[in-house]
Amino acid sequence: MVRSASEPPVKRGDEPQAVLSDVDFRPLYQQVKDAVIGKLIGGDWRPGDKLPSEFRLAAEYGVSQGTVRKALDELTAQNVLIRRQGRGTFVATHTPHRALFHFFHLVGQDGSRQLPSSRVLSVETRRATREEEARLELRAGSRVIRIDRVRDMAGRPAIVEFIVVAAKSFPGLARMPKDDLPNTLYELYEERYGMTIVRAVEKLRAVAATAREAELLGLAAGAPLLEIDRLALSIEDKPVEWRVSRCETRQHTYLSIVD
Amino acid sequence: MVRSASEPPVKRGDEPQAVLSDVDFRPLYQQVKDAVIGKLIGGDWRPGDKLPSEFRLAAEYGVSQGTVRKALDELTAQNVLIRRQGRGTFVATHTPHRALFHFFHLVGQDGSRQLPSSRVLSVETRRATREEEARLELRAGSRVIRIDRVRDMAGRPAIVEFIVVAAKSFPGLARMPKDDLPNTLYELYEERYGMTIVRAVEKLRAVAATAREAELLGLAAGAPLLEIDRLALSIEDKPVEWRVSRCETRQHTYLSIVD
DNA sequence: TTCATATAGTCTTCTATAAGATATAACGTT
DNA sequence: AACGTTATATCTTATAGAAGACTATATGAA
Repeated sequence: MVRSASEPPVKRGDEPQAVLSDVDFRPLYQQVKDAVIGKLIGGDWRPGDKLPSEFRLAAEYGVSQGTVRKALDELTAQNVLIRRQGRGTFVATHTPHRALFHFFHLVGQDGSRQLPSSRVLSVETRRATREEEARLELRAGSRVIRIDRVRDMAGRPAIVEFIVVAAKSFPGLARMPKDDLPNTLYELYEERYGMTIVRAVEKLRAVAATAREAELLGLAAGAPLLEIDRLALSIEDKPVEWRVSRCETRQHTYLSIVD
Repeated sequence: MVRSASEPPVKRGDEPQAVLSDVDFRPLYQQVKDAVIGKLIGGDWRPGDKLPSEFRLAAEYGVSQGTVRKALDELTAQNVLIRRQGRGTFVATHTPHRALFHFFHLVGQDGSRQLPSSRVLSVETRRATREEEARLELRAGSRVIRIDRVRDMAGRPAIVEFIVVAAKSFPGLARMPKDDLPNTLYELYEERYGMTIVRAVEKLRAVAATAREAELLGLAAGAPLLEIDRLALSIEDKPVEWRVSRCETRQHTYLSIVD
């Protein structure tokens, strides 16, 4: 079936509810993909939701099931959707498992993975610094929430980190009791604030521990630490969280698979 | 078309040259994919080669073009093949560009990428240590080639690294003049020895510079360095090269994109 | 009656095929 | 040299049937 501006799609038994643009000559599956992303951004479909079936979507957009399938396949490859034969297609969620295997890269020497526990040192709300404004793409004068915490791995303190998010996007977060903050924050962002992290850019450096960091981690001042500077992005590719972790890497290593 | 052990494929105008197994009930596109990988491993198709067209492959294996396409699509997603509409499908090669953007992760503070130059300190052939045997999955007593070198970025020494490969797999490599070793070794592995690196596992830690490393890099002894421990794997998923790089990260950072 | 176990039906995604559209390069003609 | 034609390649879309998963219903035994 060919779309064109001059010939609108032929009428069938049931008319498409939400037709695609008539002046868009990109491949149909691309248009469907964008439409689906739009639904996700708009919040019509939230994490964990079940999408309409391929056939239903095909009818809605006036394309065939195979075309919808190609669009959904690509989103599945990007970890935005999850599909199970016979069950349906679902919006991916931030389970602890996903947080552990996809977004947390510090593993034991033997490659074993475990989520660290965390102890919050402080939570504060204040005006953003220049650097915070730049990283989170905030307007000048915006307010941010900063969380400082220490994380244990295998029972010993291993990570000192701070986390910065825009206060506007996370109302009430700063008023939560320190001990109620979960140690997998991405789930919280998703469930309470509708912000899903789908991508992250991490920059790693080796640094020397400050006196305070050394004390918190039980090391000598100046000991080498692995610094992970992470910017977490939403599906709209907007920065949501800036986090800098400084990690002790005698017991653990950062694992990166390239292929 | 349904395959079964009892009913062999129907004869057509031109008979399939290399039929798929009759007792394999996995999806056809999977079988085609494995067949293609087999050709790559066997060296029938080498890096840069052009594959037969989708239709030709379909005829060979007795399946339809769309089925071949699905197999090739997956291999393209894995960066094993490269496809260009109207031109054909090609076996991916290790261009300097690919080495830079895919396998080299040290970037400038502003995100700019550049390949480092390299100065070889020494090349030696000797028996493998226990650790080298384990990493490269060698038999006890195997010989290895070890290359030590320093790499400059932006005109200043930034990386000290050693590289270990099995001597048996790279005959003559150790006898090359030190200054003739290219600084992108993966191209050399591919062109001269038919070993294509398609995957790598990197483990990162923060370490303190040894006296020798500090001298080579122009730093104070004990300065923090980023250690990258990389195992490079062939398409058969066999380890080909073990490399440990220690990097100065005041001017550069290791970039990792998670999605 | 109650509980467990088939079983059929229906809904889902998955696999396979075919046909036409589109991109590219080579060649021939003007 | 410029331009159109042709051959050949991948890309896009559509369709049909296979296979997995859940639900409602029927059946049989305790």
